[in-house]
Amino acid sequence: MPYWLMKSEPDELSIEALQHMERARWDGVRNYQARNYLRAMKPGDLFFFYHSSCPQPGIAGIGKILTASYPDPTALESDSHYFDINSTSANNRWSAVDVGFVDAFPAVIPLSHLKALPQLAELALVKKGSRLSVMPVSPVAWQSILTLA
DNA sequence: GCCAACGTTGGC
DNA sequence: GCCAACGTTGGC
Repeated sequence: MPYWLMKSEPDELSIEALQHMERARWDGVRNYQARNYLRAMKPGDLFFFYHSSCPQPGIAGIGKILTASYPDPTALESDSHYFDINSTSANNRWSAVDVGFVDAFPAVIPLSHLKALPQLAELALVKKGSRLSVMPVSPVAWQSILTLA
């Protein structure tokens, strides 16, 4: 069972907000590499929920993938921030998945702690200049991050 | 708000 | 197919 990490700005969706929702649609991904990872996800996969662009960037908890990927409806909504003029219902370039809540950590694991873990050296999150918002996490990396939670 | 680093676009 | 210009990401 693959593990993942996905970034969200808590103003848009936080782990606390997800906790009170039946499910949420993870949409708005507009990067091909990240999209391809969405397409590789399977129901039941777990992911670390990362809070980005906020006062305390870091991993805030765990979520679960509930659906296989499907065409991202926001790409077709002309009033959406994520509207893509090059996508049509017949040929939507972008994908979304539905996610559910699993766990909220007592405290956010700060990015600085993640960077200090040698087991995470290959994780895109901690690589200089990387902006990837959806990425795979190896089982070893998953376990070592859990020890920080 | 700054800015380094990156991905995408489009002229040639 | 190259690459300059541009827009975006995201930590600080």
